[in-house]
Amino acid sequence: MASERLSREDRREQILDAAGEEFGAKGFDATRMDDVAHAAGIAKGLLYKHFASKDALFEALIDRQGEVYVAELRRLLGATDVAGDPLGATRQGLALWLRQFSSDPATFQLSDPGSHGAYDRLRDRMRAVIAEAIRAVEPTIDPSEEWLAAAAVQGAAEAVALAWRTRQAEVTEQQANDVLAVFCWGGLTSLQRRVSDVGQ
Amino acid sequence: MASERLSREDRREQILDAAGEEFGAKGFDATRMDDVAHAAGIAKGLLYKHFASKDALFEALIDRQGEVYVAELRRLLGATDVAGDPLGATRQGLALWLRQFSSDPATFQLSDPGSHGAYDRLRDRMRAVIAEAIRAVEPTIDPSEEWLAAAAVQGAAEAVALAWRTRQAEVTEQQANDVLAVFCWGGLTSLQRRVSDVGQ
DNA sequence: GTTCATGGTGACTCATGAGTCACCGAGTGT
DNA sequence: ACACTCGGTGACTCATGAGTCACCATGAAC
Repeated sequence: MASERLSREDRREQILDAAGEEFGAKGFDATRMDDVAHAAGIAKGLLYKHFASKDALFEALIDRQGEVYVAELRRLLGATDVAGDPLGATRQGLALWLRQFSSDPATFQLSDPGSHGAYDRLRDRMRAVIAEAIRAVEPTIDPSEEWLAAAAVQGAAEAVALAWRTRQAEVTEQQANDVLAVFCWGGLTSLQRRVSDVGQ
Repeated sequence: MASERLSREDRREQILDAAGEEFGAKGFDATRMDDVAHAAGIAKGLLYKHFASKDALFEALIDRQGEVYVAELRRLLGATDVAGDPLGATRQGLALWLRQFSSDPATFQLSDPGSHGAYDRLRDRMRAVIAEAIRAVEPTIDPSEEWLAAAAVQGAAEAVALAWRTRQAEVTEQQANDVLAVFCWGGLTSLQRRVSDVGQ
């Protein structure tokens, strides 16, 4: 088990990679620290030289992966004329999500792995970005409605991604993306059109 | 700890009630069998006279609660002219969901409690009912798209319900229901309108 | 070539919680 | 009064897995 010496930073990243594989495949609870250590090719003790606890490791992992996704989405939204072509922006944003999801099931099987606080934080961050995009299109929307709408979009995206993964044989990524984008887009415009009373 | 003698059936129901409270409040993993026993006012051993394992108990619980919801939803859809007033049907179905959710957080905090197989079965059953309703409105829809759409609706509903619960101070049930119904309805009609090519 | 910091080890401790089992006791039938 | 059934008990066993710690190894600095 020699596993040549690495610098602190390199080892840390490598542990996070291995943890991603393990947590992604089996979820938080079912993954033992020994599994992570074995996957990383190191002894368990070393894990604790880098992360104070299993929770800390998991949170660092989710945060790292979430950062990547949120950054990409934000970049995409920045580079796109959201207000000019909202349907296109919706489609691309959701395509990004599905791609991320299929290429890195590790961290993005949000529903599966249990009620870890880290997931809530990631969801919140994603919703904040979505809410931002919604506001770009419809600046006069009520803040709490904006939040609910963002939750709806994120929830639909998560559910469709999961459903798609379960039935990959029957459905293409294209199709999933298409349905998801049209659905969310239709939902959002429909909310936008409804300028009438909200019923208090 | 006398806890008067009950018939087998009554005790079973009572255990399920107590289990609902406990699992609902803390999730599957964080709930100990001792907690359930204590909540039911009985000794742990008795639990195992009724349920073979913690998993079996949990599954029985989810199945029971799911049955209630699915039955109510099905009844509602049966009594409503879905094809005639689809928006109304959507609104009512989702209102039912939110009501169930807030009155029985126990079983319906679907996302929180972790990747227990029982939840997947419940989600599947709900989606089947939703898919049925969708088909009633749009009989020519592609089966796999129907499934994705049902997943989207269910996912959005779950996410909005959870988001609403987190921020109950700022958002009324009315408002949540309204946003959710309009969003889902808009999404579905938008899917319906798109008779064009799906891109393979 | 000795020392020291730091990367690395893996057998161990220890808390936890699922599941068991030998036993208790109230009702019921004879 | 006896025995038999069955609801009920709770101290116990036992596997599991997080976290620890005394120790080893390597390379750089002096």
